[in-house]
Amino acid sequence: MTYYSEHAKVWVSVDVIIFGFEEGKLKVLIGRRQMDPGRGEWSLYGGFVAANEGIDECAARTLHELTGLQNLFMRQVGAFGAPDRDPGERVVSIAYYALINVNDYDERLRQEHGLQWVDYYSLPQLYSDHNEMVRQALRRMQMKMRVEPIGFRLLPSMFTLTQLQRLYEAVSGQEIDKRNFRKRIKDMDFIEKTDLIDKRTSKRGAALYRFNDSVYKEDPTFKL
Amino acid sequence: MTYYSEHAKVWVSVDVIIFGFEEGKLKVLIGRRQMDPGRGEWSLYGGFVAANEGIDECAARTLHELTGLQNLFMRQVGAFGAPDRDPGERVVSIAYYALINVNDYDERLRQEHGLQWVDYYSLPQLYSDHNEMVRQALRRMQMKMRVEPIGFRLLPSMFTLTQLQRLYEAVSGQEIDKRNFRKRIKDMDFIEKTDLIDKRTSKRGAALYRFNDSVYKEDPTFKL
DNA sequence: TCAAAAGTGTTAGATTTACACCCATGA
DNA sequence: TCATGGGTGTAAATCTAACACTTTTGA
Repeated sequence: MTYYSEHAKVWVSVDVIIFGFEEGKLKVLIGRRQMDPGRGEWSLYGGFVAANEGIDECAARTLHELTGLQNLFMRQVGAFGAPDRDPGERVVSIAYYALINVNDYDERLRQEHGLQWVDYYSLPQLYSDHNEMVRQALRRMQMKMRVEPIGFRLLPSMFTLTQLQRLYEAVSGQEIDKRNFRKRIKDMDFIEKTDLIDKRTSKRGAALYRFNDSVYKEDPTFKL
Repeated sequence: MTYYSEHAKVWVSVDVIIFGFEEGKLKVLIGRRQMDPGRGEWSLYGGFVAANEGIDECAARTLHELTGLQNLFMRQVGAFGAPDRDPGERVVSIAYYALINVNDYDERLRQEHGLQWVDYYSLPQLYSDHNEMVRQALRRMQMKMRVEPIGFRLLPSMFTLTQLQRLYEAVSGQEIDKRNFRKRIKDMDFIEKTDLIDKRTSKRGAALYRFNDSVYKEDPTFKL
């Protein structure tokens, strides 16, 4: 049990970038840091990796603690380990991003943790290197979204094509042609039209669609 | 100095996946592990992150220690932190990949470290989760190679178009049409034809090309 | 009746892919 | 002289991008 004892040990933590989509905007969940150093600064939510806990496990636990939700889409962004990144101690932190449907998120839990949804493009300065983590997380998500149908994770289980388009526009940061977008979506068998109509956003009403994961798994190709 | 003292500390190490290109094949530099646990197993080269050392710094140092070379192309792959990934202790490891030109690598240093170039497709079982690290590193490199001209880092400063094509084929794992490939290369102003001829691989001789980084920087777009 | 969002096809241009022969040279 | 790797262009097919009007309905 003393194989590596001549080497230094450090703290390892996990920080999660939680993306949401609301009012046509891409949002990030941030809060005021509750511990020293940096108490009171805007910050991502995070936690320390326990002695016998895997880092993915730790990220999943942190995420669950925060949202009460399980099986969220989550991916590692990378490790951040500049020697002075944390003003208090030497901490190497591993960033993860996760996608949640804002409506699934219990408002009470959000308030209990003192968290807020902030527009990606209006983020304040965050603790330590958290702004950089968020930037890199978005880049990862953008890449992933081109090749895997993960956008649905940010939407209710039923959604309109306009909502979906706004989502892709918000994430990619560029406008998409409506007709071209709908053409591409209609080629994807795993996006199914339901016979329900959403009347909330227009008088005419828009058809509601649903992502069918088992159809996707039969032919898991995706290209937007 | 005791902000996080209730949390566990762990060892953090860095493992480097060093890619090379030789005889038309993509190679990885591996060696026999020199310490317990796992002494004698095939392994990536790595090292522990020191108390006041950034992780990128640590990777660069490890790489320099190993090759004697500086300013190599190097990128992080990600953090690996399953609780039992190291059979001896709890170690979170951060994988990096680097590209080197095999000819720049001092043969003596290689032997001193007991390292060998092994074809990517013939890798033996490696220590711990190192095989997975290598797989992920290759995927990263493949992605990167589509959008940035980093392949040159694996070649001598002058190379023939056939060599370059073989390189891209080896990395991507698929054949490329010769004429289409050369067409695309000739659209890139930063790949310059020299007036030298390489006669080593054919009687006729092949024109030698060179990557011109300052031309690239003027218009840094790349798409293979 | 009109404002507001939903819904729908076509065409030109750009990009990608497939494909086969001549060239130069040393052995 | 011939075997070997170097070098070159065109045409079909596919993909991408641009673009404007009609429909429905609640207020």
